[in-house]
Amino acid sequence: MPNLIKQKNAASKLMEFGIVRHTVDNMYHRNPDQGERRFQFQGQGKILIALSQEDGISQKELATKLDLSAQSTAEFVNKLVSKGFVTKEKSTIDRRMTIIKLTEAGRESATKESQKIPEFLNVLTDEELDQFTNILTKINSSMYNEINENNSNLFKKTQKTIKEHFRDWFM
Amino acid sequence: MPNLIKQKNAASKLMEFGIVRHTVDNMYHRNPDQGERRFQFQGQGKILIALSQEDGISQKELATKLDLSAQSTAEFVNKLVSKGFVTKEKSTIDRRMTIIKLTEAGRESATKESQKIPEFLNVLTDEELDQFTNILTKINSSMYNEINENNSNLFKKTQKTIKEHFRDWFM
DNA sequence: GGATTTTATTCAGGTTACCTGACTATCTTT
DNA sequence: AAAGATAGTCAGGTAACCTGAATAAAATCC
Repeated sequence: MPNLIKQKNAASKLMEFGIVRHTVDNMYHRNPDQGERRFQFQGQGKILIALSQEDGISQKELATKLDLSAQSTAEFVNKLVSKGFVTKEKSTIDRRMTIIKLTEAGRESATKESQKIPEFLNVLTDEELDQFTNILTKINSSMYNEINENNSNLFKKTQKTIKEHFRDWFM
Repeated sequence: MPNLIKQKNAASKLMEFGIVRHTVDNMYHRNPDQGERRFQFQGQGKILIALSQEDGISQKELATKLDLSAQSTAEFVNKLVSKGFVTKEKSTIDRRMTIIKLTEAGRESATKESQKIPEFLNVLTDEELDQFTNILTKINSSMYNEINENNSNLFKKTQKTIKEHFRDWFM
């Protein structure tokens, strides 16, 4: 049973981290001229990321992969189409399906967004980076367990997405 | 200059952490019967937290404190009123102002939400908890710098909120 | 092989967290 | 008292989601 005080310390720092990070995100969000917005794994960004892993899949597959409703997926895809980041075309094999493909601009945006290293990691020493990585690995697997206990289907999807997402991360 | 590989490792774990945590949050969000939703420092929750630190302040003060527009603040307050978590009353000193107060239910909800320790911290040893706390402290101050460079006013507000928020954390 | 069911997508409408603009009521300053 | 500044409201908008109902195409059933 770990020390409760230490747990509370860590918990408060972690919550602070969440709040401050959120603040920083909003800051960039509100000043899009200065820096770019940070990557967030949601909405249109989610679609872009999924497509950069596996391009030319159907809307349904996207929805399943990302655990989104078909309707939300359609919405995000349509927004990306008007931004010129993806294209939609009817499948010739099964004309119910719509195949979504990244455009050049979309691909660029996806890779640029997802492979960014947050600046704040610059303040950590090599030793701290290792510690941080180890700790996060433990925390992440604990959360995976939590997901798995609750909804093993969601667990599988999440793991798959993460695995695919980080497959290209190094190289 | 820290090792780039180590940075990438840490960055990917951190991004994974964000994604998985988001997944867990949504999981609880979609099954509100099972567990409670996790704390998030936004919207109505933000108001509740601020009030639990300083009850009976005006809507304007809330907005300033939380760096929200007056209109958003009004919206959240009204939603909380209909949930019976806060009350609104016209100030007698300055009848332009509306004083917002927590009800018993509101206070309960606020403290319950904010003082929760995430389960995943249970998997860390005492040593890891210390390491994690140190690392997060460094990261947080780095982000404060980033905020300060961009918008020193926002920086002050954020620091103040955080300070007040965590003042009661260890009671 | 025509009727039924399933599947992929769309449309309409709803929620929460935000925002900006325009307007009212009240207080302060000149 | 007139002009200005403040606190708050109303209307309307965006992004990320969701559910329900409708449509079109494919698959399955008898």
